Amino acid sequence: MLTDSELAVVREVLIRGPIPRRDLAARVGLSSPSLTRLVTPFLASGLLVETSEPDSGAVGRPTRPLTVRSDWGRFAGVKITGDRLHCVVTDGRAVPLVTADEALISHGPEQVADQLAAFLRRITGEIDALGVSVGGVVADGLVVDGVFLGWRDVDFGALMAARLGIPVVTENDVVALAEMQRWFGAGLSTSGFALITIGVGVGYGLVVDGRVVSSREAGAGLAAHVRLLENGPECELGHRGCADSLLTSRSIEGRYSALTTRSWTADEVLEAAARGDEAARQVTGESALALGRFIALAANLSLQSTVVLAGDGIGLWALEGDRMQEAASADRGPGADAIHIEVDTSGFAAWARGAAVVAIQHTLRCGQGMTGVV
Amino acid sequence: MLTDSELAVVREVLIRGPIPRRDLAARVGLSSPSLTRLVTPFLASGLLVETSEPDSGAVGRPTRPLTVRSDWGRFAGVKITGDRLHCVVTDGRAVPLVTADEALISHGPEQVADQLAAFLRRITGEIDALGVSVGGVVADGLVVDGVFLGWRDVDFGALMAARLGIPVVTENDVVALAEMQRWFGAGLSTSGFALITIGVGVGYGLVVDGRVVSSREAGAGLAAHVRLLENGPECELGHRGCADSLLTSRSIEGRYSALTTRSWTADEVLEAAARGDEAARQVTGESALALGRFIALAANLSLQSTVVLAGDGIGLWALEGDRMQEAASADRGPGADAIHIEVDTSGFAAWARGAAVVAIQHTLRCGQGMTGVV
DNA sequence: TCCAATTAATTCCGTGGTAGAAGTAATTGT
DNA sequence: ACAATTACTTCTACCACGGAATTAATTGGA
Repeated sequence: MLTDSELAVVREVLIRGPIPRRDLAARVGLSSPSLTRLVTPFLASGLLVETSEPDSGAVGRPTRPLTVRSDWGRFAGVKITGDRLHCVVTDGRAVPLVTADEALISHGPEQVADQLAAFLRRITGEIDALGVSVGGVVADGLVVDGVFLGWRDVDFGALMAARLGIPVVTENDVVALAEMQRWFGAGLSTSGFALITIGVGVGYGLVVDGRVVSSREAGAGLAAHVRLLENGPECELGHRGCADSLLTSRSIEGRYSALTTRSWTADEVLEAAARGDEAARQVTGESALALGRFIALAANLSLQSTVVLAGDGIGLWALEGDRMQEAASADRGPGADAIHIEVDTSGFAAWARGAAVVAIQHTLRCGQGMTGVV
Repeated sequence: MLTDSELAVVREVLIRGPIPRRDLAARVGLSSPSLTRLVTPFLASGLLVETSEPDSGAVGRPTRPLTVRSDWGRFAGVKITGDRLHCVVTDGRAVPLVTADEALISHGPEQVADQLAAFLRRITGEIDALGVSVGGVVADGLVVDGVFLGWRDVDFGALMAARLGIPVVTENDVVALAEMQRWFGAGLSTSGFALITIGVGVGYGLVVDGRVVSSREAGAGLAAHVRLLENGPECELGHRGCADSLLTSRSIEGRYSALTTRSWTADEVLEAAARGDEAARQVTGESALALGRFIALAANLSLQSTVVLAGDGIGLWALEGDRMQEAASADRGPGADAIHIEVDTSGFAAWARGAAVVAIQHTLRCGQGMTGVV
C-alpha cells in the first residue's frame, strides 16, 4: 500500500509523461527534498526511470525528467453491453495494444464470467489487473443494477477474480470513461468537465475539482431523458424530444428509415448525410441541434466550461460539428466564456479503455507491482 | 493561521453544535489522542467549551460534548443589489441578530463603500469581519463583473477594509449562499446539492463532494436562461420559456398584469393565487411547472439528489409545492431516487446570511480571534 | 455497598512524513 | 577559468499522528 504522497507522485509521473522533479514537486505540493525521498525507492525498484531528454536552450543544470518505465504494467479493460464483450489490452498508460470483441452468449453472470475469462486468455498473456465496466448502477464494485444485463447485486469482480487470479475492478461505464478522460484526456488540461457519450444510449458524467462524481445518480443515466426539443420524436419511455429520442443510433436509424423505404444503420445514415443526402442531413441536423443544446445544458448546469464528447456515435461530430457548436453557443448564457468542446474520436474503444483505466488506478492505489518491480 | 486539522476541528464543532469528542474525531478523521491534543489549546483559550449535557440513558461514562463559546464572533453580511444594501449582523453560527437594509444612493464603488460603512456603523458595534456578496463574476475577492452595479474589476473588499479596519471578504452572491447552505443548511446532511434561487433573478449554484463549485462560470448566471417551456414568455434576451422568463418576480408580475387591468407586485400575485384567483393561479402554476422542471434538470445534470430552493421568490413553494414536486418527478429519469427538495424559506435574509458565512469562513481560515480569545 | 462492565477521554511514546538550510551537480556565458 | 544559473540531494530537526496503556465517570448487578 502506497502513502498518499507516493501515489500522487507515481500518478503524476504516469499521467504527465516525462516530467522534471521540479515541476513534479510543485504539482503534488511537496518540497524538493521530500520529492527526492519519495522518488528514490521507485528509481531503485525500476518503476520510475530518468529520461535523457535534451531540454535544450535554458541556462543552468538541465532537468532530468522522470517517467514510468515504458514496459510497466499490462491491463485489460472490458465493457460489457447487452450483447457483446468489448475488450482492450493496454500498457500502464492505457494505450491500447490489443482490441477485440465478441458476441455475448448468455446474460447469466457465471456464464459471462466464463466466456470473458476464456476470451481474455485467448487474446492476451498475463495481465496485472482487469477492469470491467457495465451500464447501470455500480456501488463499491457491486453491480447493483446492470440495466442491459438484468443483473441485480452481482459481484462480478469476485467471479472474474476467482477465474483469473488477479485483481478485478468493476465500475459503471460512464464513470470509468470519465476516469479515463480525467487521467489521459481532457483532465490533463482542466480540473473539471462534463462528459457526454452518444451511441446505443446517451451517457452523462461529471468531473469536478479533479474528481469524478460517482454518486449513485452517476450511473443511473438520468440525463439521457433531458428535454431538448419540444416537438421531437418519442423515446421508449414516451418522452418527446429527450436526449435519448434524438441522439442514440436507434433514433438516427429510426428517423431516417421513416423518411425512406428501407431500414438503415446509423453509420449508413451518417454516410448518406456526408454524401449530401437531404433526408439524412435533416436527421443528422436535428440530432446536432439537440446535442448542441445538450452540451450547453451540461456546461451551464455543471458550471464547467469544458465538455467532452465520446462514444461510438461520435461520428456525428465530424459531420455536424459546426451546427452543434452553433447550437451550443446559442444556449450558452450571455457574456460567458465559450464552451470548450473536446471530442474523443476513438469511438467504442474509449469505453473499454475506461475500464482499463480503473484497473490501472486500482493497481496504483494498492501499490501492487510497484515496489516489487525488478 | 490554523493547521488543516485545527481548522477542521473548529469548523465541525461550530457547524455541528455540541458534539462529543468521539463523534468529532470520527468526523474529522483523526484518532482520539490527536483530537485531545488539538482541542486542549482551544479549551484553554476559551474558544471551545464543554456543555454539561445530560446525555441520559446510555451506559458508560457520559460524553462531554464540545461547542464553540456561544458569544464567539460577530459578523456582518451584506448583499448589494442594483438598488439596495441588505445587511445582517450575525453571531459566529450565522444566526441573524440584526437585519436592516436601505436604498443605494449611488453605484460608484467609492460611494457605495462610504454608504455601507456609515450604514454598518449605525446598525452594529464592533464586528470581526464583513462579508460582501454581489451578483456577477467575482474572482479572488475582486468584483470582475458586477452585473447589477456595472462594476468592472473593482476591489470592493479593499475599499471596505480601508474604511472599517477589519477583514472584508467579497464573493459572488450565489456562491456565498451555497456556502451558507453547505455549513448551516442542507450541507449538514448531504455532501452535495444543487441550489436554485428565485427572486429578482434566477440563481444556480452547486456543491459537490462537500465543496462549493466556484469556477468563473459559477457567478455568471448561465443557468438562468435554460429552456424550460417551449412556448413560454420571452425574457429580456429574447429566449422563449427560459428560467428567467418564467421564474423571476418580474415574470410573475408581467404575466399576471397582462391578464388584468392594472400592474401588480409578485407578492400580490401570490396572494391572489392563494385566495383562489384563477388568473393568478394560472400564472403561478406555469411558474411552478417551470421550476419543477428546472429542479429535475439541476438534479439530473449535477448528479445530485438534493436540490435546495432559496431566495425571496420562494413564496411560490408554499403555494405550488405539490405541482413543483410533481413536475420535478415527471422529469426525473426512470428508476431513480426521488429528488430531495429542501426549501430555505427565509427569503431575502438568506442572501445576506450567505455573505456573513463567507466572512465567518475567512475568519476561521485565518485563525483570527481563535487563539486570542480570553 | 462494592465490584464488574462499559464507554469516554487522556497520557505516554515511538514512528514517519515533511521542509529548511546547506551542499553538490551540471550546464551557459563571458 | 570563473561567475551565474538552475536542478537536485543530503542532513537534520520538527511535529503531527496514532497505538497502547491508563484514567475517568457512569450503569447495573450481587
